[in-house]
Amino acid sequence: MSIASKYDPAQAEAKWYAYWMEHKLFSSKIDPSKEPYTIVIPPPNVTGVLHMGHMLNNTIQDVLIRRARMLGKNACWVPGTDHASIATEAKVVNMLKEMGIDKKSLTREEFLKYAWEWKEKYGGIILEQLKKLGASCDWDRTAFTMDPALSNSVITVFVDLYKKGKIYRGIRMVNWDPKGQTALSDDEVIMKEIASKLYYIQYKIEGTKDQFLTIATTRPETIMADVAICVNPNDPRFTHLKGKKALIPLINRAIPIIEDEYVDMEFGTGCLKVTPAHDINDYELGLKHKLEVIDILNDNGTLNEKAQILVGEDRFIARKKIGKLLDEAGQLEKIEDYKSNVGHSERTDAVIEPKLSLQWFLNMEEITKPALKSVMEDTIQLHPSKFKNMYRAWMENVRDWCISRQLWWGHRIPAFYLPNGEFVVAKTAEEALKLANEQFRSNYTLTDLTQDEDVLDTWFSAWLWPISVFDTDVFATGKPNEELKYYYPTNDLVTAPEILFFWVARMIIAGYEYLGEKPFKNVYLTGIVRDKLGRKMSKSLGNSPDPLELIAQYGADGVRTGMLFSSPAGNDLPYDDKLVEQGRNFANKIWNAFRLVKGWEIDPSLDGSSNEASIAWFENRFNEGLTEINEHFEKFRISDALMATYKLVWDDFCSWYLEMIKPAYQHPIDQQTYDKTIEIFEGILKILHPFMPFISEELWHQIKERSVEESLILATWPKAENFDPKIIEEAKQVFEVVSQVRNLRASKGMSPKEALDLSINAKNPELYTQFATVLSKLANLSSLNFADKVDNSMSFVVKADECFIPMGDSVNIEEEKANIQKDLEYTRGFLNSVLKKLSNERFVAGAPANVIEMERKKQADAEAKIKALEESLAKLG
RNA sequence: GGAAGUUUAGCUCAGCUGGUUCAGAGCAUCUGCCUUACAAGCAGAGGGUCGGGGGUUCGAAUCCCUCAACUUCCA
Repeated sequence: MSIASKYDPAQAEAKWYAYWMEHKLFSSKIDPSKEPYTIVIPPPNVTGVLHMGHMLNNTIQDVLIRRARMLGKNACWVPGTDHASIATEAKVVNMLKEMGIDKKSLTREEFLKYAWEWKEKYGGIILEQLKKLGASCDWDRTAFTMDPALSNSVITVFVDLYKKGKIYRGIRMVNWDPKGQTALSDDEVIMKEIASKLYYIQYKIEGTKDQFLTIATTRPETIMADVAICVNPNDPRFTHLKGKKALIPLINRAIPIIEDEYVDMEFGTGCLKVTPAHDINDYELGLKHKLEVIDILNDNGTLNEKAQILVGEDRFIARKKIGKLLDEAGQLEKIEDYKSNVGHSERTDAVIEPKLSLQWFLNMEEITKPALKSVMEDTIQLHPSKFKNMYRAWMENVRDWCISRQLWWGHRIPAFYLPNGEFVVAKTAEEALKLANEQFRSNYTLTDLTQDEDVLDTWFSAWLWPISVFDTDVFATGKPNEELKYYYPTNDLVTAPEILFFWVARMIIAGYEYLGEKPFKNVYLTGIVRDKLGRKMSKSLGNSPDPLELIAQYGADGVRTGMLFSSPAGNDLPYDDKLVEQGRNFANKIWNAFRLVKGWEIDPSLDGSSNEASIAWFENRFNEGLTEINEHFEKFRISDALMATYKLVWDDFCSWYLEMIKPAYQHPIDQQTYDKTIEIFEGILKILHPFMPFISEELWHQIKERSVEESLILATWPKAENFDPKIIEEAKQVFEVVSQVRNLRASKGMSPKEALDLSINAKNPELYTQFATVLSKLANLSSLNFADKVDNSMSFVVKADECFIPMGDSVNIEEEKANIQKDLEYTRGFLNSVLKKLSNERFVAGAPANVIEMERKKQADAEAKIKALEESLAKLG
């Protein structure tokens, strides 16, 4: 026998992944005779490389899909990638910069050519990496959010929603990213607490020589955009200023002093500068008081000529300079340290500038309603359910969705502007022209039309994903094709809570809007993979291991199980190499269990009846374990399902069962036991497969030669048969005796090689005789007898059975007595607590019958044990 | 500032509707073993007044109140 004692994953992984691919075993075709089970992958960004989060997320998906496949379902896992507008455009812009090309010097078409080249080159990397993990996606279905057909459906949906009046164009205060030079949705803004300064600035009251009012602001560079000063009408400090005007320092522009209860009298000085162009609250206030809007910032965050001073300076430089200017002018009262929450771009990390601009919006008011309802009523279940609260909070307070982005990479907005200042929305320029000429009774030609320069928010395509991977025409036709009818709604979605609103909620919205049906039944929300210090793993911190390196080192199976050992749904995963090491060790354990079995020689003439009890025990235990595992899966407790599998395989199968039936060294095994053991091993491999697809498939084929159709990936998940708890209970008792003998040896410093005689004063000797050979083997006994008393022996009690091991003169009677005494005292104390309960009338009257029954049994057990212990004590004299 | 969640062994977490799965699991730790499947292993062992305080109850890790700490979401 020349199987290596250590499992080498690399070879098996390459071999079996290629095998599965070659024979198209991940492929799913419509089959009405089978129940579909569908997962759509959360499409990773084309800019992405595999990180630890992907590993966790995709391992979970693969576990689910592989188990579903074995359950006989038509398992379909659709892979793909997302075009990621901002991130990809930023990557391409950087690449061009390195090539010495400025994006501004390119036309849109030229830029897109570079972008597509970039995408073709790098966009598929992450999917290749997923294969290393073992992901059993139907790769023939690989989709990309900017594929022509998918793009077409995005545009169709835009036009449709526009026609329904749900999409509109409007001036709004948006989150402007001056670095990315685009508007962002609220969700793409990350609030961070920043140490800043509060500037106290004095504004002269118009028409006076020395009267001032003081405002406090964190943004002194915006004073040139002020259009009013606002005070609270209830504030007695400012009643004398009513109707007057103030002069903006440095530029001396007069602005009215207005009153509004909105102003917090406690904060700052009680005077608020109103700058509608650069603050969302001021903007609202401006609307209310019909104030003008002065925008002093350029799109790139520099000051424009409306600022009059510091024109061309960056907003942050201007802030510093204006502080100095105000100080020199004697109008800076003081500067205080201040902590404020400042929005940052999720993508570029630039400080967000509230900016008024013309953008496209989707009205969310009506369209979100069915989506909220379905989650609240558990039509769609979130796992863990605690996310329902968050979901509701968002959906009930959702604001209109800003869907335009000032970028080139993405789906260009199908709005066409006309020379008359109007615009039309249509799928193509030709249609737009027709529409325009009808609507405005004109004779425009194509050259008169100018298409909107902007693209749509990436999520505006991703929200169609569970539909458009199957059917890109349904948005136009309203008639689902066969694929969509069969695979939709999908079953489970596995993703991160971070994108619950970005993506999950919007997919649900789109599902109901276009198909009147949920996009998936379950949403499994994973946690974030963190390092030992609790920090999120990130490239910039350099605290993340390289996933491919990990796979190379520990094997894909080891990494997969390692990722799942400690990651209940919704919980963060504190990553530690120890986890994947444990996974690797587990694979090795299975490998060696196989080596053992494979190494046996079979002697058909041998009688295997002494192993029957062991086999019967394991079969019952297997079904018990399997029942438990199935329950965990059904509740999406993947970690627990893995742990139950781990213990069943390692503890019950390897540590107990194999040791029980293992023939002595270089002795053959009987045919019956061997066959049963192989059968059991096959069951083990089946339940391991979703977690550890590679090693399980490898051993499956090493057991015997099998055809493609007989591959483990296609095998049937074992049926959980009924089991007899009594058999499991009895075996436990025998195991306990084994443990006690071993324990006794260890505590006396005896070698395990030293065989011992064991006598049991058993209520039911049959229980032990059926496992007689097992007991002898595992506890290393020279004999097993039944007797109610053995002189000069050490003893212990299991349940109510006394066990004796004669030790001749070496027995320390006093020590033995002390041990028994200790046990006795504990049991008596326990009995007392039980009796106390049972003698309490209110307990007996109030507790349910089964609880009382239980207490009575406790009493009986304790009494029996006490009796046995007392007898032991008495025998010692 | 508003809301939710978390707090159980050194670490990561189970413990469903109050009563034998009630104090658990894995890892880590300690002790003894290179016992021919596996030292990536085997056999044993020790570790927690279930965040603090109060209450309800015959009975609380579990229900209620309160305080504290941490996390997340929203502003």
